[in-house]
Amino acid sequence: MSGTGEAAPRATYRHGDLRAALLAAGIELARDGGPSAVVLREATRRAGVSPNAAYRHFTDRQALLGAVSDAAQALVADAMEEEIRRASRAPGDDAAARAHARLRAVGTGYLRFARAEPGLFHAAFSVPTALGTSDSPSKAGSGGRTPYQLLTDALDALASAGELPPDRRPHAEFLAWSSVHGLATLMIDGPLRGLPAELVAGVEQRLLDMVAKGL
Amino acid sequence: MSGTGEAAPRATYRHGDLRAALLAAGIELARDGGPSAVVLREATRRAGVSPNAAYRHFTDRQALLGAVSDAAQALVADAMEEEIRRASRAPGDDAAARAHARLRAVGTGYLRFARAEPGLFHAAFSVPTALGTSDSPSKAGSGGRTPYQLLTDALDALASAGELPPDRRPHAEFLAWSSVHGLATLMIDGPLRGLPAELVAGVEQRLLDMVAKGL
DNA sequence: TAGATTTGTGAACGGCGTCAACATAGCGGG
DNA sequence: CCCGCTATGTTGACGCCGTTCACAAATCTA
Repeated sequence: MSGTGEAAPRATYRHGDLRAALLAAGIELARDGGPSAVVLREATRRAGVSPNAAYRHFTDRQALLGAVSDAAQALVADAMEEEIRRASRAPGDDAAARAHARLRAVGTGYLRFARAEPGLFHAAFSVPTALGTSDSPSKAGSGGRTPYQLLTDALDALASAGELPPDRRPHAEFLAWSSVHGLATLMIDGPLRGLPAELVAGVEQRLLDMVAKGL
Repeated sequence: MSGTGEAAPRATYRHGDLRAALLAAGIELARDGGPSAVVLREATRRAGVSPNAAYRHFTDRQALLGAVSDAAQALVADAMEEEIRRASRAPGDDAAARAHARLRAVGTGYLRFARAEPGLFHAAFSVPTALGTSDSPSKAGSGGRTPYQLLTDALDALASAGELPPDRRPHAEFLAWSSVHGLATLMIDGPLRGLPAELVAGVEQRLLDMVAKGL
């Protein structure tokens, strides 16, 4: 029954790059609808292929979701790096100020992405993956670094600049990450969802202040 | 438990209190499995009733999930209040120290509950509800206060004790909540899931330190 | 060129949420 | 005391989902 009805029928029996097509469809589904909207059958439908074809490229729906999650994390990394670039264009004060600006940029990028792409953000970080895989290249943005690595780098720089005592450096990423991640999730699908837009920026700034001051 | 026949057919045509039975089943399902495990058909099965009977008491699966979420928040409130009691049993230093201990207890209760009941925790706060309903009595614990109210109270006390400058009091709940909530979610179903047990307590303490210091 | 391997298809199964039509229990009013 | 009304539960069906199995076509390789 394939062919006439749905999307344009393929010329060849083989698809060409079905895996990539399914992943792209999955990303699109996650973009509007979050992880639960990543539906195998719909992804295959968009790729113009029968439902079972997906199983030649992903063992599971879960596996597809994992690939979507990785891709979403790469986009988060891109957002962070863009924010870092923006921050570093500012006139260079001393090293300490620059280190603080960089950490803040990391957080800002994270929050900006969550606001701009709530579905993808949710897909990126609510799919269970071990911390050990946080450095996996599949999660890296175009700069080659993952979100977790960008955070770690920023904290290292902060420590190097003497703005973070060495005894407080270990696991500092957990503290910073938690705060920013919590705000992001509360704002996009938690009880803070309806927060008036003019409050959002202020709360975000204050949160980043709190982290910088309390770390 | 009056006549809780799981598979046993009911004696009477009427169930008695089906709404409560469905809610109880839903809570149990959420407890092991999180919100996505709250399945209408399974809840009715456990109540010994046909699937559609649920629609006499909940308009939707979503409505049942909402009720489960409220119940879970009430349990969070209980965990917080217990921690507050524990903290207030300590010899009373000055008012400032007691205010700090109380805020810390609120956070500790939240984190303890998340660790002890990850499924219910997830159900409590990842079901979208507006901030305006955070004071709804359906979310209150046995002490009559919701988690959000307990946090607000603790921050008020901190401000009264002069430990939080008045200009930083507004919206401070968002900052504190975000940090603790973020750590909880990252630890129970995020990338921090596998965190070694001996690290957990330390990270939690440091996070609470950070909040107290940075607020 | 023939056989092996990869990749996509078709049909089917059980589970889900939900709707529509029906049936009974138990109440209040005549 | 009966009668009908409403609240509550049942049966059956629909369309969606993920997943499995057996099969067919395309491509690779020997």
